[in-house]
Amino acid sequence: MINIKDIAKLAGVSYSTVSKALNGSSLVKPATKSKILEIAEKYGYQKNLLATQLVSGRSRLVGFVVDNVRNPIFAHMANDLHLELQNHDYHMLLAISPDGVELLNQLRVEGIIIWGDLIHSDPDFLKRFHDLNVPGFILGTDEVLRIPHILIDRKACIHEAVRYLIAHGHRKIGFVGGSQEIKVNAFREAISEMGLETSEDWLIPADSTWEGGYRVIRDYAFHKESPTAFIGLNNLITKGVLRALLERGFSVPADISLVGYDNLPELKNAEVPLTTVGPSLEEMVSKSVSLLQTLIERPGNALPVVLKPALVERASVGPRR
Amino acid sequence: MINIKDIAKLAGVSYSTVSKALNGSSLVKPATKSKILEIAEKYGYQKNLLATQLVSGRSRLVGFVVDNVRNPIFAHMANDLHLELQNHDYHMLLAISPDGVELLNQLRVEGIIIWGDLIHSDPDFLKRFHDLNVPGFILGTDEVLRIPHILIDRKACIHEAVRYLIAHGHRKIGFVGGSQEIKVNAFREAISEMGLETSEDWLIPADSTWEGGYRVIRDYAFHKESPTAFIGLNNLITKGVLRALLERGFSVPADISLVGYDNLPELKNAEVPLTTVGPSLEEMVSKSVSLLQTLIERPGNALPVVLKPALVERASVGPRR
DNA sequence: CTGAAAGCGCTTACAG
DNA sequence: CTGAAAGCGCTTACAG
Repeated sequence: MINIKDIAKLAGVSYSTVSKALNGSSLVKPATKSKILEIAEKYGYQKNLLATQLVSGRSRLVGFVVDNVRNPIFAHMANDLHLELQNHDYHMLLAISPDGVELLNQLRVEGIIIWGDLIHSDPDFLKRFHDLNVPGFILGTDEVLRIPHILIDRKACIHEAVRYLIAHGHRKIGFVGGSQEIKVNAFREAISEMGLETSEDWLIPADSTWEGGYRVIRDYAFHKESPTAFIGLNNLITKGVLRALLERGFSVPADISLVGYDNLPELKNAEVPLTTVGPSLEEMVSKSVSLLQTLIERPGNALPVVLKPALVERASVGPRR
Repeated sequence: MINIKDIAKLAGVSYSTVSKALNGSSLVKPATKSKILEIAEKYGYQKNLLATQLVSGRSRLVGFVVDNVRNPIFAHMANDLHLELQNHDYHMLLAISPDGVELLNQLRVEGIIIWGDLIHSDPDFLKRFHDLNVPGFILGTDEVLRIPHILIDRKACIHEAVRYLIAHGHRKIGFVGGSQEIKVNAFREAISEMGLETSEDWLIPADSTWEGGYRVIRDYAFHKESPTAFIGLNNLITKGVLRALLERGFSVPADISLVGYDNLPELKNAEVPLTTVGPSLEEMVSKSVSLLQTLIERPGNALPVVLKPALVERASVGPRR
C-alpha cells in the first residue's frame, strides 16, 4: 500500500507538500496539487487514519456501543444515527458488548454514544465510562446521571399509556414485563394516582423477549375480573402478548386492548397494528447527534436532554367491552 | 490520558520496559512488571491502539460492513459473528454503507467481512474492494468471484423448497419477490425441470420488504387455478405474504402452503410458524470466521466456500388441499 | 533483565 | 508556495 512518502518521491516534492495537497491546503500551487492528486488516485492511495489521528487528534470517527443487536429498535436507531451522523460529516463505528467502550476509546474515536441498556448489565459500567474521560453520553437512561446523558422519561411514557387506556374506558389494566423497574413502578404509581382498581395478578412479570410475553399470557388464568387492557414493557414482549391473546381466542381490541412500549414503525405490521408509547425515535436521533457534537466541540456547554413520551395511535386499543 | 512515557517516569524505568511489561513479556523482572501494572491500573491507562497498530501492524480488529441493518437477518449475523470472533480473540467493528470498506481499511483493520448485498448496490464495488488489497471476503454471493467469498447456493435452496412442496403434493407453486434474479431464475428452472405446471401469474414481483410481500398478495387475483403454495424471496416478504394470506381468509397451511427464504430462528414466532429454506446461519458464521482467519494468517490457502441449503420444517406447509 | 534508538505514516508550526 | 524537522504513542531489534 502506497503512502505519502512514496507519492512524494513519484511527484518529486517533499512529503509535507504531499500531505498539504491531499488535505486540500490552499498553500500548494495548483499544478503541484493536481499532479499529486493524480498520482494518489492512480496508485489507489488510502490515507492511514491511524497516523492522522495519532498526530492530529482528529478522525471524524464516532462510536456507537450496544449490548444487544437483536432488538429491532436497535437496528432502527443504528441506521438512523448513521445517516444523521453522516450528514454531519462523521463516520459511525458500531461495537457490540460493554467492552466496546474501551475498544473505541483505544481507537481514540472523537465521541461515543452508549445505548442505555448497557448500564444495567454491568454495575460499574458507569464508573468505567466516567474514568475513561472520553466525550460521549448514555442514550436512554431513566435517571439523572453524573455523566452526560439523554434521559427518557419512561415514567411519563407509562403514565401516558395508562391515561390513554382510561380515556377508552378501561379500569382494569394489566402490565406485562418485569426487567425495567422504572416502568413497573411507574405503572403502579399511575394506577394508584388515577384511582384505578388494582390487583397483584395484573402485574405479570416476563422476560423481555417475544417468548417472555407470549408464555405468560398463554398461561394466564383469565376470568371475569381480569384486565380488559394490557401494557407491554417493550416491543418484543408486546408482540408475544398479542400472539398469545389471539391464540387464546380474544379479539384485539374488541375483547382486550393492548398498548406496546417502543415507537417502532414496524409495529404497524403486527398482527393487529399496535398502538404504542415511547420516545420519538426521530427525536432520539437528532438530539443524540447534536449532544454529541456539543460534547466534542464545546464540552462545557453540554446539557442533559430529556425525551418526553409520544403516543402513536394504531389499532390495538378500543373502548372497554 | 496517561501514556507509557508517563508510566515510565512514575515507575522510574524506561518506556520500552513499560511497553514490554504491559504486553506481558517474560523478559521483565516480576517485581518491575507488577509495579508497572499497578501504576497503569491506578491511572486507568488505556493503550493507544492506533499507535500499536501503526508500529506493529497488528490490532486484532476485524470489520463487518453491511448495507442495511434493518433486515433482522443482519442482526442475527452481526451478533453471532461478534461472539465467534471474540472467541478467536478478535474485536469486531461494524460499519454501515459501502463506504465502510474504505473507512475500515483506513483504520487498517486486519480483515474485513462484507455482507453480500453490498455488491449489488454499487456496480464497481467489487473492483474497489479488490484494489484495496485488504484481507477480506464477500459473505453471501451467488456467483464465483475473483476475490475471496462465501457462496450461498441460492439456486439449490430454491430447488430444495420446490422439491419439498412437491413432496407435499403441490403442483401449482407461486413465487413472491423479484429483487434477486438468481432466486427467480432458480425457481423457473426448478419448476420446468420437475415438470410442473407454470404460469407467469404465479411469479409475483414484489419489493424485498414486509410491505412488498403484503401488498402483492393482498391485491392478488385468486381463482381456482391459482397456486396452492408460495415461496417467499426473503424473510420480510414471506411475513408480509403470510399476513395478506390470512387477512384474505386463507388458512395456512390448510388452504395454502408457504415456504420462506432465510433460516431466521424468529420465524418460528410468525403468525404461523414458517417453514424456511436457506443456508444454516451457524454454518455461515463459523465458516466466515475460519475463512477470515485463513485470509489473515495464510492468505495463499484461502479457498472459496460454498454453503448448501438447509430446510427447517415448521408449520406453514401442509398437503395440497 | 533494562534501556537507547529507530521507525510506523502522518500533521503542523517554522523557516525560507 | 515548498521543505526540513519535530513529534503523536507505541513496538522492536539491538546492545549491554
